[in-house]
Amino acid sequence: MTIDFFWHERPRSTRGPKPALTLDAIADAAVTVADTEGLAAVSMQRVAAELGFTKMSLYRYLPGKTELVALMLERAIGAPPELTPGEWRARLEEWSTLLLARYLAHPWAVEATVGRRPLGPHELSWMETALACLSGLPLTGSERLDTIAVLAGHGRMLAQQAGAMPGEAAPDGAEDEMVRAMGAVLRSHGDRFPHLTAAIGEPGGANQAFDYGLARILDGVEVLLRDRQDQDRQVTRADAQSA
Amino acid sequence: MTIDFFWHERPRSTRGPKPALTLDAIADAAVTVADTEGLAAVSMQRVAAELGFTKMSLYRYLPGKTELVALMLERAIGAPPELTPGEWRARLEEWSTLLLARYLAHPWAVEATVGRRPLGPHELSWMETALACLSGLPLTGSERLDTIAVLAGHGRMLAQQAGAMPGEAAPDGAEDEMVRAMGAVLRSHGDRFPHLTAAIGEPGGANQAFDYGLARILDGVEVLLRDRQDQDRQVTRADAQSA
DNA sequence: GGGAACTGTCTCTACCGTACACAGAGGAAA
DNA sequence: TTTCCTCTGTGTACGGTAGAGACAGTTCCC
Repeated sequence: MTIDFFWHERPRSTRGPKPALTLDAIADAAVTVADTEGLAAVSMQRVAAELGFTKMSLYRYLPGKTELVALMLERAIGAPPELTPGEWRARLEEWSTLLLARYLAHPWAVEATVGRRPLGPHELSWMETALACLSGLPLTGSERLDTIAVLAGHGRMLAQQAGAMPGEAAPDGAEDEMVRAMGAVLRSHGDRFPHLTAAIGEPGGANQAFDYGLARILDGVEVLLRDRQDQDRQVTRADAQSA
Repeated sequence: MTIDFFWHERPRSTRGPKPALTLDAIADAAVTVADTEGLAAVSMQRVAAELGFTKMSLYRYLPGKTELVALMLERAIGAPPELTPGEWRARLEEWSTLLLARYLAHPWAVEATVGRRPLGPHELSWMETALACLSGLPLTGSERLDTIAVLAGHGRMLAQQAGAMPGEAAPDGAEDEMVRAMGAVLRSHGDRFPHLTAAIGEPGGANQAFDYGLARILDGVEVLLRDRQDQDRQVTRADAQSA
């Protein structure tokens, strides 16, 4: 079972030849391959070759590729950081930004986190860290979870489209061509998409997408908190009045 | 090139035997397979078999699998709806909800929209529809684009984790087991994740995640708009004073 | 009717994940 | 020290994938 893999201690019996590899070494090699050539390039063969072994030897350490990817992900995301003390909003901003940085450092991580899958220790720790920021605020458990889900989702979305941005990191010029091709499409079919053409054509202020979305989401949370506090105050006043 | 596939009219020469298939039929078959067995089950072989042909015959219609998936996506997402007239916020709410519904109807669509890829006509039309809602508001082009990106990202995120939710749609009981296993992990390692354990353990109010996030995001946009309007009013007042 | 163009199929290559059997290594027990 | 037993890494094999290229048959244009 994939999920046991992270949490269950694997006892090492002392009999027989000593393993030449470690899970960490395998995960590192796989992460290196993914970082440089993309997640699609990560195959048992490729990773084993990177280590100088045959692909079947990896199965002595891992039940299958699913577990390898899960391991890569845990290693790429890493443990959550210590956030600087302060207001909940500043802390969540820091948390989101740092999470985005991890995703940007390993763009394949977005691809690796689609679909139903068990969460690893580091992933849960990131959640825990974010939830701690909301501690003490008048939000229900679901609202706390949903809040950090929205924030994490925003970061993931941005990391995903970061590769397609006309930024500095242009791997092999392929993206550039895609952007150029989409531009050509808009030029020739622009009449069907007037608002889109106008919005894209408008100059300035690109690459602010993450900060913009983050600010809107946190503004929204702030509105909710203010509403709750107003409500509390009214209730308190009513209580005082009825007393 | 994948991108030409949607926009470039393919001229049909009248010579030779008439094609037995159509792109629509192929896309429909592929969508059916994906809907019932997941995106992983969509292979050239499988789709061709569904139509009673060999896989190589599909390559007479499609350059490759990339184009097939792009075609499936366009078909699954479909054309954007006519939104009911009204305030921008209500319209964007409707837009987001309808987009989520499309994703929920074809959960594999989330998986199919990861990574760098060209957008199809329907996808651009959805963007256009959302941007039209923001028309006339004091937002820059980038802000408009970022706004709908956040909304779309939120819907996608929710559609993704909808499959993992302990809801009604429990395909083959596997999800149930994963949720159960994660619960077991939290029970045995809960001390490492106190806030998480508390938030999950808190009763009530599940399955509101989409509405919650949507409300927060739109609240945030509303705050920005109010700020802009206040600013405008101040500027106007200052102009009047200086005049 | 003949040539040209297009159809669907067949064969082939190069991968992928992984099940299984097996020779050798090396500590534990005799 | 010798035997045994377990664990290691590897070789082979199987069914799957995407796709290239050659091929025979069909159908229209000249």
